[in-house]
Amino acid sequence: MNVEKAWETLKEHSFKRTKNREAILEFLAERDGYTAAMDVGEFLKKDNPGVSFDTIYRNLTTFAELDILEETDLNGERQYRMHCDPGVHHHHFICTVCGKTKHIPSCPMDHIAVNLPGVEIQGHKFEVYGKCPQCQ
Amino acid sequence: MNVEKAWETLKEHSFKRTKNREAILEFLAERDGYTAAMDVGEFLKKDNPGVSFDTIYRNLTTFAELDILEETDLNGERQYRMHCDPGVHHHHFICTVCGKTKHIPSCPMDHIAVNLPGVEIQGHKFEVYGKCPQCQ
DNA sequence: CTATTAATAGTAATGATTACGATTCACTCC
DNA sequence: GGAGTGAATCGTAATCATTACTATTAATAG
Repeated sequence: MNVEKAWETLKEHSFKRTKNREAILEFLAERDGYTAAMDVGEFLKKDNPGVSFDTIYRNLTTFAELDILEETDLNGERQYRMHCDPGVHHHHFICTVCGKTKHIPSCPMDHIAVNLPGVEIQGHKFEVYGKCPQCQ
Repeated sequence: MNVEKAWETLKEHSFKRTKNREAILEFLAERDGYTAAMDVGEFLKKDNPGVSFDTIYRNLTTFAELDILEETDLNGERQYRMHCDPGVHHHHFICTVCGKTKHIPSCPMDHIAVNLPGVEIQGHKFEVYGKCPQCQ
């Protein structure tokens, strides 16, 4: 997912093109890992010191719902990144220092006999944590 | 892990036997899934209405450090459960309604070729979410 | 250009968790 | 069993991330 595609999706859903949204998308497009909502906000303040929490969280949530961003909870904070390859299921290694990610192409649900009679499976989470080469 | 073993561990580390700790352990021993820290606190208040946050969180954190409890973050809340089988690595299905868990004996790290050259792996998280038979 | 409606700013409220000084209590040693 | 000592707790305030709300601003359609 890139900025252009993101705007296509937004237009399809009649979302307006605003400076804040442009800044969020451009910022996250540059990064190749997860970024905390608050850190996205910090970046927005450079161009727009008065940006409000409402704006930051509302847009990030909207983008995640539209599959423009991926979302995860990392030690109590909500973190976002550009959606890798929409429609293709995948997982991530996440650097606990810088948030940078690496793709893990396979999924445990395909490899493990998760034998759960009677339960209704709704989702799953698989993340590998550690330090990337740059952060060691 | 049961209450008795927990007390052995606590004694080994010179922790004192208090009413609050007894209540936490007995409460969690009865449950077979994850419980939010706040809900543990609610239970403590039945016997001890004035129990403080400090007491609740400090003890839960201590117990988790001693591997008496297992800990996870579930939609922004810290959740705890008795440690299943200390020393034996495992994962869980977690009911999103009641928090009840089911064991998943295998681990994705054994089955998936996580090909991550240069990274230092520190940990991983694998959880399956859904509704247990009782909550459907 | 104007209307209309979404988007935002500014700020207050919430909810979970952490922090801390003063007090109480569990355990040790006599 | 009773005093002494440090751990544990209480009561409460502070913090941090997130949510909520109202008045104002601005993006797009016509």
